[in-house]
Amino acid sequence: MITEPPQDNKKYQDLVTTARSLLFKHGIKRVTIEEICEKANVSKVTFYKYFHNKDDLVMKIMEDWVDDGVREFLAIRDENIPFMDKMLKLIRLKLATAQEYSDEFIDELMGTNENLKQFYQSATMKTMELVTDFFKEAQREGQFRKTVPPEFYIYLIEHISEMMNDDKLKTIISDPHDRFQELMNIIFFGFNECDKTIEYDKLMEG
Amino acid sequence: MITEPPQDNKKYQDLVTTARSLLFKHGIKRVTIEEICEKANVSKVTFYKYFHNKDDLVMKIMEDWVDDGVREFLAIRDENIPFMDKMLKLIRLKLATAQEYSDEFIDELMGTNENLKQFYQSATMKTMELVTDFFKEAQREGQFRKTVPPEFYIYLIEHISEMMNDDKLKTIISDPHDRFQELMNIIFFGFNECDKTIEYDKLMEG
DNA sequence: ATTAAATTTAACTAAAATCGTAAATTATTA
DNA sequence: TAATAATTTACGATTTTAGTTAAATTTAAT
Repeated sequence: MITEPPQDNKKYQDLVTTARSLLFKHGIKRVTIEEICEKANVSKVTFYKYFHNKDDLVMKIMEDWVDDGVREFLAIRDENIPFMDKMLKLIRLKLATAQEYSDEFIDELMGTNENLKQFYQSATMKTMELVTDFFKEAQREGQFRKTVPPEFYIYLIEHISEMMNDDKLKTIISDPHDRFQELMNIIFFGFNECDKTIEYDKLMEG
Repeated sequence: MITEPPQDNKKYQDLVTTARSLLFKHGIKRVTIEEICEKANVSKVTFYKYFHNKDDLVMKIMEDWVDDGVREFLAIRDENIPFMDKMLKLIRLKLATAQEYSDEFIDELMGTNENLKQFYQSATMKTMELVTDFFKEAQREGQFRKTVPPEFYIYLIEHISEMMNDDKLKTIISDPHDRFQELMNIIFFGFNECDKTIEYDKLMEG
């Protein structure tokens, strides 16, 4: 029988945070319940008090993770700053979260358990809608040219983190700072001439 | 019976390179022989033709790795460029190789098998001597002030990669490029005033 | 085309790792 | 102090992995 809901329980939280970092780094199958328990200084029996099995644990981690992501998105969306700054913060958010987990983790999420797969897909869908609405609103306000499908902007943001870590691009622009600058210039100005002195980093402070 | 020496064998090389990337990323115990074989498209029987067991494989990977490292060091040492440029290249080399493997891998190397542990320690020792000699020579030539123990320079170089990835330092200097610049300034000038326009990256080209 | 070598497939056993649970222990509260 | 809740220890059942072997298949060389 599973004890619910132990959100403020010390042992429970230790298990979740320990598991999160291990699973995000190595994926699901490489990490055993016993390892999580050891690193979290919690006995296995206590684990089974709070979780049915590993997939159940992963599910709860994912729920937390998605909730956090949505909350951070909404916080940026509702800030009282220029649209351009919001865009940058969203891209930084995407880059930061993309570095948290490995591809392996997402692959396993999709490859093994049906529940987890469905949860992840519906969460992705929900987030997509949220961000799409944000871009549609921005278009109505004239922040973007209206001929661009908002889904394409999402696609771009999704792929910036990929491009930032792409080995081929790394050989072309080795410095991460410069690489980010160039990617931003493409996003905001395409191949047209643009004000090359923009330091996108500087817009992020605060 | 183990077949020797199959350096130019395709399957052998596939096993070694596949294993290397898996082991460096996840450590030894998380990776199974069967996984290595699958990813390398080599059957288990062929694996046992070339290696006694996992530790034997790791040993051969380490040997290659150490040899490569020494070769790259010597190449830099013997280049016909200013000493300062050599220093920078060595630091870059250290940074690059440090990113290849995870701490987990080294920990397991020291924690489990006695042979591997000894091999790694003696290899480290040998490398230390090599680098120490380089610095002593540089001191004789007046490249460094003679009051600094060469071992301390090695210690510094060893720790630059650590500092580059240190979370606390990341919050202080978030941009990797800037962080590297500042670390280089400390190494070369200490807290004294220095020519702040030096772009260490630029010295690396070629 | 024939032979020899390299590789794979498919089984199998022993050992080790992992899961999940019942009973014992410790901490907490009434 | 007695009752209850939280946690651990210790253990059997299950699964995974390591390491071998025999026979079939592919590859390369003669």
